[in-house]
Amino acid sequence: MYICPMYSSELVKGTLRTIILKLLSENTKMYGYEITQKVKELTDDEIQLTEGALYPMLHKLEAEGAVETELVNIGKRVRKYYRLTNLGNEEAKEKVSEFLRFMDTMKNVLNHKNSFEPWLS
Amino acid sequence: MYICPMYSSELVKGTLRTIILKLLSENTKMYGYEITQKVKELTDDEIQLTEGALYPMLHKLEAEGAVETELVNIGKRVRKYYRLTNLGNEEAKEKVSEFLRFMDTMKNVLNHKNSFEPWLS
DNA sequence: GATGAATGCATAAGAATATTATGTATGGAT
DNA sequence: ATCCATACATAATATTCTTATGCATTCATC
Repeated sequence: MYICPMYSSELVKGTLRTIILKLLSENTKMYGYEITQKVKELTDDEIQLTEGALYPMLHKLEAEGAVETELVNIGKRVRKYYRLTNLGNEEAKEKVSEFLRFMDTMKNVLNHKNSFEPWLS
Repeated sequence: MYICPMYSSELVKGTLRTIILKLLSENTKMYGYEITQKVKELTDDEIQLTEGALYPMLHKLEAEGAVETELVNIGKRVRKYYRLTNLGNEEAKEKVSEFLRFMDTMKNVLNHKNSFEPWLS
């Protein structure tokens, strides 16, 4: 988990909660490690969640009532599954919608017409 | 400057540096207050930079050599203009390009095909 | 000519969130 | 036997932001 990420970390900041909620909204239940792997897969290794950020956020979501947990024994190991509550499902919709809107807004700043930007394809 | 922003603040986090560099890359020189107003204008009031975040970031960019400053007297007030150095101009391109790439990556996570999302248009 | 809003800078205390580092343990492959 | 992947967790630290505050000028308006 200590591999250099493709993006400077500051960009990924603030999106962790949204990412988790979104993934849980389409998978009924997931466990922490599974989430990290799914994000790696979906982003072609460009976003790699760190455990030190992921687990505290999952615990926080649980404390807030956005997710519920279920412990499952896998051999001698205990796997902790998370699933969205109704509250969490509502928040997932809001967060995703808000992020997409935010991206549109940012385009107005970064794609601004009054400049020549050869790096924008 | 203490007006409730449209976006939950965590999303805007991590984009301040990119926003400043981008605006300076198309305006030759700008001062702090002008940047806040330009962002408000470009985002239709949806992103409102706070002074407590803006000024420290400008000072940091200067300390890093990404921007240079020029003090200009306006009546009895002193206005502090910032302009990009060559280094800052390079970073501006990188940051904008990186952010656009990041948005594409996030779409793969948030727009993921395996779900029904009526709120996406 | 007083008063408030806008302009314009700055910093400090605290909160939030991430990185980095570490710890523990199981399971599979070489 | 050793290494890597799986799987959880927490603590110290760093970064970055919010909130609050301070100072001062300029302009409108009452």
